[in-house]
Amino acid sequence: MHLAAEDLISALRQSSLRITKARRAICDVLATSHEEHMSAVDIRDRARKRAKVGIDQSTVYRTLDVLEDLGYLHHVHLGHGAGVYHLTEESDHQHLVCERCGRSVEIPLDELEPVLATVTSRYGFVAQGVHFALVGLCEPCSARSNEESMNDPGE
Amino acid sequence: MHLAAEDLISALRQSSLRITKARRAICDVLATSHEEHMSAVDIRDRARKRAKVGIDQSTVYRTLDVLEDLGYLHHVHLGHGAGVYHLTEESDHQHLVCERCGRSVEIPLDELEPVLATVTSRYGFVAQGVHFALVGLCEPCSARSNEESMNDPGE
DNA sequence: TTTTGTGCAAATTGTTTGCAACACG
DNA sequence: CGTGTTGCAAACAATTTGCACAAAA
Repeated sequence: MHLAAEDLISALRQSSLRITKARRAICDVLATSHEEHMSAVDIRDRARKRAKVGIDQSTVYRTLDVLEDLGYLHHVHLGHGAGVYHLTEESDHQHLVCERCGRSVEIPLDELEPVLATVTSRYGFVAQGVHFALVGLCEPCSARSNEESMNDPGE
Repeated sequence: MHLAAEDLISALRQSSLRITKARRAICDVLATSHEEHMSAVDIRDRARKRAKVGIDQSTVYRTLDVLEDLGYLHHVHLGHGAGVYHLTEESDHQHLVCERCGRSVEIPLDELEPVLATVTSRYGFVAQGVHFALVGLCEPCSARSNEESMNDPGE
């Protein structure tokens, strides 16, 4: 099993940070939403439901910051909108984001290993899987795009 | 040689769009700033100097939109800040952005070809090189990071 | 002269910050 | 109790939009 809310909570405790209702709820949301792409607003909404008290957006950002500093969380800006958050532990996949329809697919990180290794050996650059997205066209969109270019000879 | 400002201008003309001072200046900036990562604000500032008249930020965004629609331009959100713009033609490279120091390195797209091919064949996903960035740690930062973890046994 | 494009100001969205009241430890 | 946290409101940054006026074609 993956990280549980308590793991995050005790991480906070270990850093002598305080355990509050808001934080508990946020950790809960993060721990129970594996593999989802949640924005800070999504997280706030779910945390509110769980905590059954108002939780301010700024509190959410602050808590996410803390967890990110502790290394338990990462966030990425997939498209052009809000960033999405992931528990670090669960980021064993990579995102393929379709720039036409916005859908996103996940692929296991292993797929990318070869290039990442090349990049590291050649440029000394250590890529962090979680932290980027491949943008392009998903299958249906790319198919549609091909059809179009058939009757549209060269720009 | 690469795309010249006139190429962009005539593309506009061909779409029966109007050639204005602002657009001319913006095209000029784009065409003469190969390989640079310019934000919309950078572009506005340079365009103003060239045109020697005030050009509004919204005008810049609108013009960039037009050029992007015509397929001459792309933009990416590298880090968490403003997006950066590139003439499509010149985007034969990929960005490695260091999340610690913010520096960014470019690598030729060929480096990535193998994975991109795999991704396409396996998921039908056509990645667009220009449109994403690899985030990670550059050599110096990653070296520093290793040192740290030597005398810092497990969190 | 008829569109189309521009500047300006105001709206939006995502995120950050200052500060007084509050609650965890 | 004392310091870390919260909510709220206000500040910010990036981008978008409405509209009357200016300027291409």
